[in-house]
Amino acid sequence: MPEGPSIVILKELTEQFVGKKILEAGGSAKIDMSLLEGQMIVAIRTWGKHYLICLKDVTVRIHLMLFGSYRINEERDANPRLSLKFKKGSLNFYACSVKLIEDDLDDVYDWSADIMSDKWSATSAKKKLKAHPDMLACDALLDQEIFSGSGNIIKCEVLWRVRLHPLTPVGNLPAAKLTELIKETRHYAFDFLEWKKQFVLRKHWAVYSKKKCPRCHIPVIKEVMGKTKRRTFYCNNCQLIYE
DNA sequence: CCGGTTGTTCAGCG
DNA sequence: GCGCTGAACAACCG
Repeated sequence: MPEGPSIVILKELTEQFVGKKILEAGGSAKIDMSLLEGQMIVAIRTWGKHYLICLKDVTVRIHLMLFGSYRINEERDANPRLSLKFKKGSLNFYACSVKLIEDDLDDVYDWSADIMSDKWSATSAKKKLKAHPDMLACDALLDQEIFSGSGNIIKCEVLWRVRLHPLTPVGNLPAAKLTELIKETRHYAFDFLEWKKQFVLRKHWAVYSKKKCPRCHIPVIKEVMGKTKRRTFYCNNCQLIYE
């Protein structure tokens, strides 16, 4: 169950298959499995929540959505959407979206939008936010064209960290605050990555699914918000709205 | 035990 | 063609 950092972990766990040949490809995904069989994995890449298995002429795009799961070198008691078998080991995906990308990935993906990428560009994010001044902060942090890889947890935690009310239109943010929001999104994503690796992510949540604000010790508000209509946890005292 | 959800896509409608 | 809404999908946790 994935936000960007979780997909980076998946990439790291599966880099053992780079340079390996797919001996058998199966599963319930409606793709032409014969395009994968006999092919070598050239690279494993990610773009936000997209997990990309790159072959010579085609890329397999896996999106785990809300309920997807995977097993490496083992299987679950469920039908896989995609199952890749190698001489040694296997890679299995369940309840996820599987698509083939035939185009050049550089034409499909704006790498500078990926909050986990080396190519991430805060300047580019700022430009996009400035182009949508009416967009609410809670929606901006879920916009995959701007903050690819950010999800509902990152959204809530980042807004709390920078003391920003989720309903603030991004166009109302003072320049310094806008910069801080962008910077903290990437920063928190890497904290998320480290905590997730250590299995201590939950322990570090400040507002997400929490009852009380750790700063103010007053009840955290839980509300469905924005165009994205997602649950948002926030503190009405220390997260300021700019009007 | 069941309500809720770390997400996206698409049909249908005005 | 547009934006908006709700449905659909799906599996596990607390």
